Amino acid sequence: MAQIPPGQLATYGQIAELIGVWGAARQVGWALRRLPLPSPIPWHRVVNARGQISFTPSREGSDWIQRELLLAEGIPVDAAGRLPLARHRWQPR
DNA sequence: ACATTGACCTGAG
DNA sequence: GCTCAGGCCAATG
Repeated sequence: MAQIPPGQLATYGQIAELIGVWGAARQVGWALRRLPLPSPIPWHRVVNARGQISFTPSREGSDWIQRELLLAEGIPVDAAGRLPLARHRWQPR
């Protein structure tokens, strides 16, 4: 995830595929859940395949922090957490 | 050892 | 756009 350039987005499935484990998207989510909050890695550039932030009570507000961080990078996010994934999709190489 | 639970994905209607 | 069903795999009870 540290390779994701600023202003670009990746999906959970994309990360899983990148590390060679197809279908491990949930474990990517698990890994993010146990991250310390502030973290040196750009966890906020990871969203789900539907192009929106994954809101859930178990995050206890970190989802809203994510929204702010994305806005700070110039990515528009509406109140529902939806964002233009198609335009900011990161192409790994 | 079994069952449930997720910051999820894909494909078929 | 939408819902539904099936899959994935680590952690937790």
